[in-house]
Amino acid sequence: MRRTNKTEFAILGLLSLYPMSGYHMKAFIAQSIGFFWQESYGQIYPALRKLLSRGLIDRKVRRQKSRPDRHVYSLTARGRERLSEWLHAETDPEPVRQELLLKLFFGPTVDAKVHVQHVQTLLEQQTERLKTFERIEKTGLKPYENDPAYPFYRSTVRYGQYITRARMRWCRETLAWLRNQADDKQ
Amino acid sequence: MRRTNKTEFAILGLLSLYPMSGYHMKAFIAQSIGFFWQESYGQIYPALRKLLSRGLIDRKVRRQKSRPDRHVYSLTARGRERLSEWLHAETDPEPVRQELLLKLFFGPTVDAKVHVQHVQTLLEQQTERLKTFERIEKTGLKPYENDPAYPFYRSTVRYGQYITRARMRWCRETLAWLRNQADDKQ
DNA sequence: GGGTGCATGTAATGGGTTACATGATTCT
DNA sequence: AGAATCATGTAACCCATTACATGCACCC
Repeated sequence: MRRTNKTEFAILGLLSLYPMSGYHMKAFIAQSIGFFWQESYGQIYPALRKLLSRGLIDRKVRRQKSRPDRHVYSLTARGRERLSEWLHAETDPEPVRQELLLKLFFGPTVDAKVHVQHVQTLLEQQTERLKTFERIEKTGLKPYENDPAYPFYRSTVRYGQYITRARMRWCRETLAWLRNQADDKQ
Repeated sequence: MRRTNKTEFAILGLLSLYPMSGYHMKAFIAQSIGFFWQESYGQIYPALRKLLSRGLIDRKVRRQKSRPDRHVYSLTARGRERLSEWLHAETDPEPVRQELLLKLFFGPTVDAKVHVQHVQTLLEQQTERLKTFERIEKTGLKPYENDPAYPFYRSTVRYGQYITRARMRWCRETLAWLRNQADDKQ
């Protein structure tokens, strides 16, 4: 079974927006799709090299004084084709490992208070997260309102909202019975 | 930063339920916590070896005719301690890579119909999934109703339900505007 | 003087899956 | 005859992060 390297597609996708450097890619990802996608230099630079050698991207070197040269990459026709292929292809379900659920599953081993602590932390994190998403939807996306990509950007943010709210609801439900459990024991 | 090997904790957790073999672990995981945790033999067997050498688990060899000997592992006192440590420790947030969202983000590159197809597939998968979760909650967990672990098992299943329903809602919302988008273009 | 940003990149290490090897038994 | 189940395990490979190396400019 071929495990296709998704970093390469992420790069092709980014370059479909506009030409940019590897350094810029990392920054761009972090502040846009960071909540559902992340890349490190250790992935990006070797991938760029590979894509270049296969002719899917082009490179232009911008000379800079007192700084390393900037390598600005852009899509070639073949790269655009490859991107389209991937966009059409079926998305294989990604494996998940939820450490918190694993802990809960082995729950009776420890005091219920331990779980209360964990779930509470998750609830707080998710509450913060939701605020961020709402801020992004309301103000962060303003500059793109007339961009054809706007509804697409928005839908990814809304995905985050839906999932985050679901987690929060689960946290509250779970906290309720965990606390009952802790009380019963006394 | 130390990236702790979670497979080892999963194994310790499983052995806190009852002694079992590596082969059994894989089967057990697949039919219980498979929706949020998975392990392969390539992880399990080396991990068992490591845990054994560190004295966190014990091994008994059951001779079998016409089959390889079965290695039945069980927790030692130190293993139980290590498990408890992990259960108390903070859970670090796991990185996520949502390929579908990545495709959506680069959406305008291709026809909206392509996205409709993908989201529809996801909706169908999640609908099936939800049915499974509901079946598990109603009948699958019956045998554990008087087990102290019962509410813990149930809460992991309910997590699955909550997240799955959230995904389904997002799919329906997304399909609505994607279809509008496709209509507008004609 | 020290942190941060710009900008390239690599090496070490670890996490994880897939595929294979072995081999008897039982089910279809 | 062929597939599945039981049961061990390893080797090859890929994916991914972290830490490091380099070095100037700018700001506090």
